Amino acid sequence: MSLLADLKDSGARRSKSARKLADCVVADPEAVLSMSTAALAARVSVSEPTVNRFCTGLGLKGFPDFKLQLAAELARQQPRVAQDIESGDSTSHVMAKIFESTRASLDTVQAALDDSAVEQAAAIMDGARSIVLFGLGASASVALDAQHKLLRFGTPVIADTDIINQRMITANLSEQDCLVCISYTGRTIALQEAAQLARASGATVIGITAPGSPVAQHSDLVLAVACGEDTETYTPMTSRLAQLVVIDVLTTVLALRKGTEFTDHLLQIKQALASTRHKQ
Amino acid sequence: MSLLADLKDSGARRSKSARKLADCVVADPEAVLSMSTAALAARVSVSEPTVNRFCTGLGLKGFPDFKLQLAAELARQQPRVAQDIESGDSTSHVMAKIFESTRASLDTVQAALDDSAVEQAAAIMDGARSIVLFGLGASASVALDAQHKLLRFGTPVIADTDIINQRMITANLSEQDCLVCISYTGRTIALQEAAQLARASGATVIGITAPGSPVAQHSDLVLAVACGEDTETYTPMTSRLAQLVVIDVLTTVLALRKGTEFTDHLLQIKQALASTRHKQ
DNA sequence: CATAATTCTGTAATTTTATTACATTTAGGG
DNA sequence: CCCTAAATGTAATAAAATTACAGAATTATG
Repeated sequence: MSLLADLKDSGARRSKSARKLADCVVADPEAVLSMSTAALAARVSVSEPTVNRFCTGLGLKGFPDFKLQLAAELARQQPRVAQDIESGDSTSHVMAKIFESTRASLDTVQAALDDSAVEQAAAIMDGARSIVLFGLGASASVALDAQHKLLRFGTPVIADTDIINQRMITANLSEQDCLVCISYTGRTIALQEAAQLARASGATVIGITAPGSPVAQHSDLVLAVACGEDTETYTPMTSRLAQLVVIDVLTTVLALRKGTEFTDHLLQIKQALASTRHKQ
Repeated sequence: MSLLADLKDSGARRSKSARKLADCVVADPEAVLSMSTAALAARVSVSEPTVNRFCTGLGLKGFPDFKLQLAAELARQQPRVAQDIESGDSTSHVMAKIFESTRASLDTVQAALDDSAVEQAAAIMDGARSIVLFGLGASASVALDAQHKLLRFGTPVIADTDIINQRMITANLSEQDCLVCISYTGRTIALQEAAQLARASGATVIGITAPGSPVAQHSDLVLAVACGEDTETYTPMTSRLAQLVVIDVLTTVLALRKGTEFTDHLLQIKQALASTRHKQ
């Protein structure tokens, strides 16, 4: 279990000094790394052995070990930084930066994504008669990907990336249907109109988009995917990765809701695909 | 600068004992974390002060500080582990696991992706008269995404996910064209045939696929995307994320090759898109 | 409400660990 | 081959962490 999370846990049974120590560490973990037992003891007005007992009480070998664990944990949770790519960079350099920036955007999305919104979205999709997915531009491929994943659940799924088709599909929606609008900026006019129309016809609209955007405003439920704009010329487009992970989360939570009924579907699908593949 | 990379650097000017110490740390960094100066000194047969001087020589405060830095670095580079999702998991738990697994698959892809292959692929695409992208199933959305990104370069790009269309397109390829085949397993028969036909007509085939697979065997150049099969029921499909990052890398390297000529294109594209969006 | 039992905390002593000071050796340059 | 400078080791010192024990606080129980 994670050290800092453990210390933050206010429910844990802890003595008065242990509490003081935990609070101090949580308040400024970095600072603790450069302290000795004596320094930390003085900081929270306890004796040195108390600091040591605090560490051993946590299941560690002692104060130095505690600092080591803390350093490791801080390093681990330290958010990655998106790195701008410059024209002089070597290929391996570029690769490293792209991977790092991708990780950074994962961090951002993870921080912004709300559990309960995901849960609600899964509930809506679980109850829906059919699921429709719209996306344009970079989000078009995300919509198709989502369709591919949702096909495994048995519920009818339509993904379309043609605004004329989208209009036609929207016109046929009813209260039992669910429309998922995918847009990074949330400012695509065609998509916002689709959301508006769908809602007018009673369908539930889920937006995978920037919170507060026009598309978000016309959605019943928003899954916030907010990373910074892709301003730099050479920045990889992290937006669709973010959206895809959200799709992953959504479909997995949905799969768990569906439970066993869905495992059978999977088997059928695997058999249907078998003949399209080389044996080995 | 990174500590371990620094120590690995055999070019660095270093005294005999410093070299011994560096080697020992590089050989088993974890072990060093639980050693005292005395223990480490004994291990490499040097005196305790030498160990200390080694640390200060690295610009650190002393041996404890060295251990702290080392612990932090090990934590940072320790590969993430894909975590299986179980039916009892809470939504927030599921989310955390998916993000962690996604990071893990990024690690895998990064380790497997070869610089020089990327460079060659970029060179081929840079010189191509037109670029054609094929993918089926989960890789279909990846092909479309790649198309979306490559459209920024001015070179004609076709992405198709229909096997009949793919046949027709393949028939028209010539020596100056480049076909990119995207397949996670590399065992999709239709795609392997497309690669075969394209090569017969003289086009250069780049495979973004599993090394050694049928599709790879019919490719002129392979960008290896090998992560383990998605066996577990609830495992998110990390394959397409891996492929997408490879696309990111490829297009970015391509952008750098194209240099300034391509910045103008970007401006034109931005203007073309402006009217499809809400102002704010 | 008192008192016993237990847990927590601090003082002081001890041990371990890291660092400094200085002497010696070793390696490189003329 | 000698001189210089850097590198290493020995011994001493300082710092830090841990242990042992005793007193205080808290909790449970009659």
